[in-house]
Amino acid sequence: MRTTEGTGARQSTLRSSNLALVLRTVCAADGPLSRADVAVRTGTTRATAARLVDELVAGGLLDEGERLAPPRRGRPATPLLPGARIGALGLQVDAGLLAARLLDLRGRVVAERVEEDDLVGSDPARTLARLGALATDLLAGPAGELRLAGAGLALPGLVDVERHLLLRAPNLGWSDVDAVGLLAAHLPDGLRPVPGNEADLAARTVAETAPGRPGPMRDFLYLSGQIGIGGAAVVGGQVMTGSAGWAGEVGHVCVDPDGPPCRCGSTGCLEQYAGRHALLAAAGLPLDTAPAEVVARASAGDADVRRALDAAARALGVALAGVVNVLDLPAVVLGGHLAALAGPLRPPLEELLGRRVLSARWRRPVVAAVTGPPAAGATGAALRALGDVLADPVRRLG
Amino acid sequence: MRTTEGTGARQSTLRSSNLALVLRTVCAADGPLSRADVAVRTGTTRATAARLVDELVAGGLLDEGERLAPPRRGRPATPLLPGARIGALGLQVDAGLLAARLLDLRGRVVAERVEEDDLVGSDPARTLARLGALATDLLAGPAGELRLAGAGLALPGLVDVERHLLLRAPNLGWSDVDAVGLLAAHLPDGLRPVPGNEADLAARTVAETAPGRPGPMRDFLYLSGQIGIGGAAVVGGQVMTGSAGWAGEVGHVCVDPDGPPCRCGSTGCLEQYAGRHALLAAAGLPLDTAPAEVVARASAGDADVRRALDAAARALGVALAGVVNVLDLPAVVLGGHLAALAGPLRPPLEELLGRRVLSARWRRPVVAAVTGPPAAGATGAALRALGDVLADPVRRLG
DNA sequence: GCTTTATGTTCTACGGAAGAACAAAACCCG
DNA sequence: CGGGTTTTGTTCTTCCGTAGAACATAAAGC
Repeated sequence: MRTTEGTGARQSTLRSSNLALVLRTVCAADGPLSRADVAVRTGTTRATAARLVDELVAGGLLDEGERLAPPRRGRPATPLLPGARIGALGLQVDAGLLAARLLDLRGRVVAERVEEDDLVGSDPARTLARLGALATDLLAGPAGELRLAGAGLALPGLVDVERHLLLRAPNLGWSDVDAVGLLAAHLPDGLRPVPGNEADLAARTVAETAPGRPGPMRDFLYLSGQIGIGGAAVVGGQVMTGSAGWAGEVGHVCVDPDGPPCRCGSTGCLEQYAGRHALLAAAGLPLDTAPAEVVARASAGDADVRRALDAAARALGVALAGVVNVLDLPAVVLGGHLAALAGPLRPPLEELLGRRVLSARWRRPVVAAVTGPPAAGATGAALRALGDVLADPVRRLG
Repeated sequence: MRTTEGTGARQSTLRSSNLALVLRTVCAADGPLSRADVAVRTGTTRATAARLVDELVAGGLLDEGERLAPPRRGRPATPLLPGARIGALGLQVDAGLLAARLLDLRGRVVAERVEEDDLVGSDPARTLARLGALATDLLAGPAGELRLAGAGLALPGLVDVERHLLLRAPNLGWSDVDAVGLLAAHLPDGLRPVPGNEADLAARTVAETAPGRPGPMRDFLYLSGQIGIGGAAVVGGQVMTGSAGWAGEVGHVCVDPDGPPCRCGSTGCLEQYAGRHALLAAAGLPLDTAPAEVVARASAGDADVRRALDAAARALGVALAGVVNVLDLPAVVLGGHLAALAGPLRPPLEELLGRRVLSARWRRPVVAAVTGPPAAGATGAALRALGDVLADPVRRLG
């Protein structure tokens, strides 16, 4: 992808840059802002801020709220909020579910459909047709009011971000699938979702609590525990996708070169110790055991389960310490089934990171867990589409 | 480090942004450009381009060359080049040398001093005083003509980029040293070099052949083989420094959790297999053996040396595959003593990466070697200072 | 010597932000 | 209850930087 030489900035560049700034400022704020607030936060004059806000309001990107009289002196402010009628569709296919979720620019879930099902080894065309029907159904509902800014599709595997193809999704058993094309055929008119890796998109929901609103952590390594282990590095609030979009494959970092073989063709991958299937197999439990059950057995003193958890923690410690050493990240966030196992995993993991991370003496890495609603990838896919609107609001203003 | 909300763009922002664009454009070009070339490449009009160029020429950031009549029709162009009188000082302390190098905005080495010496376990104050004297001497020479834009200092260890302190340099045996303060006392007036990690800065010399001029590779993992192993990930031409500046510690990625203990307190670090001392010890050779000698013995059939090289390649393969899986980098660049060993190391390393990197089926990672002049860190430190000028030329224009 | 071609300069027009003045809508207080 | 205070939002002028067009310049081609 050759990066353009960069083009000269003209007056209109100034305007669009400032429109984006104003929109981002309102989105990033904790509560509604007035035009005067926007002026202060952007460092512009009230005149300029008002002009920009008016333009965004006219385009529906910002809403003026009811001016509820505040207990303050002075003329009451007109509260500004991100436009509630701008929305985006987030879709997700996973080994265990199909999900469609509609978010508005305020980050609220307008509508959603989640269908749990075992999709391992399923037929891509049939599964994607089901997802398309789900999404079409969703859009026919209360979503009719929304202006769709775009759609995204979270996939559990290697996605070619240039050509928009799913190269390989080991957990689904899919290879070289034109997921977008198969899906788009079952979506309204010209809606083509942008595909992305599930872990990358789920990580985005941690970095961003709503479109343009930064979450509590801006630099961390996200781990998405599925059947395997996906991951994403977030630096400065941005998900690192890598030069081809294949970054974050933490699950295949080698923990022990002499370890067990992995589906990927390598040996001793992290996934073979801390992936859900591997962990349950090592613990001698059926593969559909719930994480809570695992934790319960461990605290009840089941030696096999404890040994399996311990091995998983050790493997995670070795692999993540390497990643943290290379990327200098202050935190590791456990998601997916790993979040549910955070109780027993966290203490040994933090201890290992403290020992194996070179800079731990100056800043000890923190391990956190996020347990949000299911199908975080769908939310992230919608956030991504809405992020495009924030990055270039002029395109939406027509 | 709380990132600022971003400030509104005004007319002057436009001007400084375009000045930077014009300067970058001239620096990035292969040969001299005319004002008309600049207009085309920046997408501005000739009028605007000329105005911006004039301003940069007046400030010394661009030079007008002699208009040597080209064999073309039309009015002959005035060739533009990066300002030859803007320079920056790059300094480096390493286990084996002290270096001071002066670069101009065209990327030419104006003057340099390199002193080889064994500095392991040396006294920081004395060593930095020596480097200060070296630099002062250098600046008194033909450099008098140059306007110094800044200085940088490459250090072989963990540098706190916020407080500008050297936290730990294992190869030197230094800990918690105020390298900048100690050095600045022996430099002309208010010159305070900005410290940085040696590998990060050396990687910059690969990403950038001259200030603002992109090198052949824009995404790669750089390995700086010293006594230990430093590293830096370059993404989109930018060196990833991480949230605290501690990124790139590839040398302490774990290759085998049951491996030999490392100085860092961990076990089985890459450094213990592929670091210079570790490799020579494993080969049964004295620690000051030259890399060429190692290669010679290996091709002569010395079994011990071959085994050591093989173990190093295996360790590199395991560790680098992990990094490449996480960062999605298309290439690995060997620098330092590893570059000299590239002959025997490359084939097994590429084979291992092809097997252990998840995306290798779609894009096989490439292994390259760079053998440039010594003390690449000093060059990188100067490039970094000159990069600051490119990023904000208005500050230089007064 | 005239035409052609490309570079560089000059001049006017336009768009967008700054800054100041003004209008609006509340509260506070005598 | 009416004027002062305070904060918000609007209007108007000024300034600045780029666009665009016309023009000047310096070469080669014929």
